[in-house]
Order: sequence, then C-alpha cells, then structure tokens
Amino acid sequence: MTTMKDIAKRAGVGLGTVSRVVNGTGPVSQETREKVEAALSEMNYRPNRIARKLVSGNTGRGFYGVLMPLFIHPFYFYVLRGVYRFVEEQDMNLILFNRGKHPEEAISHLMQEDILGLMVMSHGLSPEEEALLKNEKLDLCYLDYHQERSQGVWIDNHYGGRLAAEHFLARGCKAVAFVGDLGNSQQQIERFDGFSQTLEAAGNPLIARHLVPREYASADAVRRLLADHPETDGIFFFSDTHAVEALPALAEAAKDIVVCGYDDLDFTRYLGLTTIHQPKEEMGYEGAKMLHRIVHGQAAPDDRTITLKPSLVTRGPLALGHFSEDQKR
Amino acid sequence: MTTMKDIAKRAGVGLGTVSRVVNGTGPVSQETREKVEAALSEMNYRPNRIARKLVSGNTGRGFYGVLMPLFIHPFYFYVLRGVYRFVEEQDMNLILFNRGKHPEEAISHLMQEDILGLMVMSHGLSPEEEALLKNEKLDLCYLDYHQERSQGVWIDNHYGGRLAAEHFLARGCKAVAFVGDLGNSQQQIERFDGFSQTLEAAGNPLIARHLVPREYASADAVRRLLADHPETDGIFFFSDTHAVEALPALAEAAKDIVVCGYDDLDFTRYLGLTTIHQPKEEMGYEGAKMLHRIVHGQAAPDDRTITLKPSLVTRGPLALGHFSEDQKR
DNA sequence: TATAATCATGGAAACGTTTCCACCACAGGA
DNA sequence: TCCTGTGGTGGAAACGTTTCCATGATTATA
Repeated sequence: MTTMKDIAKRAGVGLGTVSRVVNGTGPVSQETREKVEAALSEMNYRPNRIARKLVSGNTGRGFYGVLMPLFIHPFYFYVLRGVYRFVEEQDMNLILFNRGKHPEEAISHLMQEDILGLMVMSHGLSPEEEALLKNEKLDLCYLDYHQERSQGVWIDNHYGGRLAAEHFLARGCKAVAFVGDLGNSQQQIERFDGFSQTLEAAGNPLIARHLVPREYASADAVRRLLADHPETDGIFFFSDTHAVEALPALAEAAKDIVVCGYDDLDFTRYLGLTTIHQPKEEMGYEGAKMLHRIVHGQAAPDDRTITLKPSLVTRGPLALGHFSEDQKR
Repeated sequence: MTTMKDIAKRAGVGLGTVSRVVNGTGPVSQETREKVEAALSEMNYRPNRIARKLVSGNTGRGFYGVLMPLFIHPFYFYVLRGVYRFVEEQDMNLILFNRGKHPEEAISHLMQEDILGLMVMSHGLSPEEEALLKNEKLDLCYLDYHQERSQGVWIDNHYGGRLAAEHFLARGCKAVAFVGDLGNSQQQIERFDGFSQTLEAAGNPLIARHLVPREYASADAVRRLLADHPETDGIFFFSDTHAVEALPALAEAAKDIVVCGYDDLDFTRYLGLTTIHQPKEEMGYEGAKMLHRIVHGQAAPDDRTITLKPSLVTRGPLALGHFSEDQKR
C-alpha cells in the first residue's frame, strides 16, 4: 500500500506538500505539483479513508444495518421496504449484510462498520455473537424471529399454521399434505407445528410432508406426492413461491385440490391463491422503529417485543392452465 | 466523546491496561479490571472503530456499493440477486445506499464508506458527482442506465418498446394506449419512443398516454382510458406491476383487450400476462463482474459497456376475474 | 536465600492522514 | 539597507486505538 510518505520520498518533497496537492488545499508551485502528481500516478496512490476519518473526527454513525439470510426470497423485499421507509424518515441510511456462506464473516464484517444498530432477519445469533455485539455497544433487534428474552418483531407462525389448517378443515379436506423447504427454519417448524397439531386435534392428521431443496422444485414434489397419495385433496405450501411453482403440477392433476400458500405476496391476489397474509412491510417498519428506540434508550424493557398476527386470505378459483403458451426461453 | 485516555485517567491506570480490559487480551488483576470496568460504564465508553481499523491495518476494502433509487419496485430485487451472486463468489460484501429524498446526501454518505467500487442503478450521476467519485478513486459502473461514454450494463429499452409494438400490430390492434409512470425516467422515455415510433411507422399511431403517480393507480387510469377511448383494444404498461394492478379494471371492461407488460416478473407466468422479458439477474451479475474487472484494471476501455436485449414473452389468456373473493383486510 | 518464572502494569511507537506553525527566499516599499 | 509581507515548503502534533517492550511485583523452585 502506497502512503503519502512514500509519495513524499519519491517526489522529494515534504508530507504537507503531498497533502496539499492531493486535496487541492493551500498553495503549491506548478513545478512541485507536477512532480507530486507524477509520483501519485506512478505509484497508484489511494488515500486511506480510515486515516482521513480518524483525523477529521467524523465517525459517521448514521447507519443501521440489516443482517439477512441468502438474498433469495421476495418476502425480504417487502420487509426491507418497511425498514427503508422508517430509516429514511430518520434521515439515516442502511447497510445490508448478507449472511451467505460464511455467517461468522458477515458478523466480523459488520462489526467493522460504523453502524448504530443491527436488525437480524429471520434467524438467531449464537450467544457468542450476541456477546460480541454487546461488547461493541451495538444494539440489535430481531425481525421475523423470536427467542426467550430477545427483542424484536415477529409474526406468529404457529398461529398462521393453525389458520391454514382450519381453512382446509372448513373446506372438508380429508387428506392434507405439507410441502416446504429443506432446512429447518424456526418459521417452518412453527408453521408446521401449528398446522399439524390443529389437523390432528380435529382427528384428521397430515398424510405427508415433502421438503424440497428449492421452491423451484415444488412441482416435482407435488407430482411425487400425488403419485404416492392419490387421495390428496389439500396441500399447504410453506410459501407462496412454493405454491406458485407447483401450479403446473396442479394443473396436470386435473383434480380439485385445495391449496394454501403463505406470505401473501402481491401476485397471489391475481392468481386466486388462498394464502396466509403476513404483515411484512409493517414488520420491517416496526422493527426499524423499535431498534431506533432501543438505540436511543427509549424502549422500556417490557416494550421490546412485538408479535404481529397473520391472517387468512381466502381466494379462488386458482388460475390454472396458462402454461402451455409460455414461450420464454 | 470518551476515549481510552479518559478512562485510564479516571481509573488511575495505564492506557494498555484499559485496552486489555476492553478487549479481554492479556492478563489483568481482578481489582484493576473492576476499576476499569466501572469507569467504562460510568463514562459510557464506546470504542472508536475508525482508530481500531487504522491501527489494525484493516482498511476493510471488501465492499462494493450499490446506489439505488427508492427501494420500491420488485425489479430491483431481481437485479440485486444477480449482483449478490457475483459479489458473494468473490467473498465480498455489499452496501446498499438508498438514493432517497436527498441524493446528494447519499453520495456523501457513501464516500465515507470503504467501498472499492460503486454500482449506480437506473439513473445517472451529475458530472460533479462523477468527478467527486473519481477523485476518491472510486470506480463506478451503471446498471440499467446508459450514457454517452459511461461504463455499465443496460437493457435496450427502445428495442423493448419496439417488440411490444410489434406484438400489438401482430395481434391486429387498431387503438393502442400506453400507461406508465409519472416522472420521466430514461427507461420510460426510451420504451415509449421505441413503442410509439414503431406504431407510427406502421401507420397506426398511439391513441393515448396515461401517466400515473404510482403503479397502484393504474386501474383507475385504465378506467379513465376506456371511458375516454372506448375503442381501445390494446394497452402497453410500463411495467408488470402496472399491468397487474390494472387487472380488475380490465375484468370490468368485459372486452377483449390485448395487454403487454414489462420486466417479466415471476408471477406474470402464472397470470398469462404477455410481457417483455428483461434479463434482470443477468444484468446484476454482469454489472458486478464488470465493476470487479474495472476495479482490478482488467477492463479494456472498449470492453466497458454491455447491452442486453429484452425479448417478447407471449402468454395468455389473461387470468381475470378472481378478485371478488378477495377478503384481505 | 538466591534464581527463575510468571503475572501485572505503564507507556512509547505505530497506523496514515490533516492541520498548523515555523521557516526560507524573495519581492517590494521605506 | 532594513523591514515586511507573501508564496512555497517541511515537518511536528494530533486523531484513538493496538502492540510490544520494559519494568516491578509476586510466586514457585532449588
């Protein structure tokens, strides 16, 4: 790394002169300026922002951070909308940290940034990680996740699962299955529990549970499901994206199967897909607001958890059969 | 601002001891530790991350930035996916800067961050802003935008407009209208030009152009359009979201109207909506890749623009009429 | 009791800037 | 000739940490 000292030596001038040339502050003779500029470009000098910030005393604490799982599901888009809305009202800015292949790295990355507080989306943190953040005086707030004594905003997944089950029961279904994600997220476990327990209590237990590696595989899962259990008359999908991807398989079945998704993404309305509505944007907004209050010491200890309720949105009939004319690719 | 020096003075210990207590490195006697910790919390000490980074030599140049317009359209979600995919392959991280109410502020914010390069999404930068970034040795790359001699990846909107027009002509439409956004983005201007010019060249000029403040208002726009121009037999929407929001109005019309959207968002497939496909994720991926090459000096000057082509995706029939049963809210 | 090992501790040096002050050379004015 | 101002320059100090080395105190070992 080239520093100003290197440049000064190379150009045969003093440190101050280099600084003056780089920043255009103060007087420098034409001759000297040229020498310095030559050295600057020869040595490919880049000012060190850290050092600059240190001396200017500008610690720039105007950011909130969001730690997200792999950036792949539209659900997050809506939550982020809400987060942004609040953050913007406060004239702050937002940094997204992707909890990708190396979760630990994400944490160490974000600790290097000058953020005031952190929203952690859809998953928990290890006690070590929490301690680390606390040590940095970094307040945090969970979104779409809950834990014993943690602060945050979440949507009641158990209740959502129950709502779905009640829908299938009300529709008179006798053989209901679940299609979800590989990987045991808290969200899926709770939805599934609420769902299967309600069915069971009604003396109408779940007949099958298929987990797929990606939502794009849910059509195959449904085909397998219907082959194994031709009696299936209802399918609860972990999310709308799973449900939507399964539409072709449902169309092939040419059989009346009650379907329920989850999330209530915009497009479900136009598809006639019954789903469980999650107040996504609200959760984002409220989460950001809570974090803001926590950071500013305005959140009473018993005012640090918000539980939002999902709701059933009944729609139908399903828009099936528009797949054959698809000429994409 | 409380510094370690203050703490040391208050606790009557040396600088090194404070550092050891704060970081838990090296041995400290119980007694001393307690004194220091008392001072720490009394004076509400927060370590200065800037100073830390300076000394650790970790300039943290592992970030790319994305400067985005208001975070409101799903389109960006797909572009971001592609960006993330590449950035992650490089074991880097991403910071999102929202170009909200105060675009200048966003720039000054992002200049304070240690980012290697910046992707600018869907809009241009003023010459002053560009100069500013250049001065900071911050490479940039435009996404979904193009300019005289600028580097970046964009999708040919003029061509997309033409494709849409050709679709309406092929379907034998005689009275075609456009419904778009208030606000004259480059994207809309070019799409509209390509669209109206193609229609005109075919001797079948556009009959109306409605601009709505938000896509959610497009149903009303369509109702007004059909009232003013009952002869309308085709509508080109600026984006799929506009088209989708107009579905109820189209259902009411109970008349065969050819519709074409733009973007090819996932759900259009299941709605039977004809649309212009944009390679969104590809654009994000390629943009990030190009920025990476530029930053690492591996991009030849004539290798700094990529133009992607949209394509027509014909679908149908439109899934109309599932709106009445919607019990949401 | 002497020697070595270990534990605690203080503080200087370094990180790469910016800012400020001091200095020099030279011009112009008295 | 001597001031005085000024454009040009060098480098010390400061920003708030971490790291390392030296030192003193304590304990274990012989």
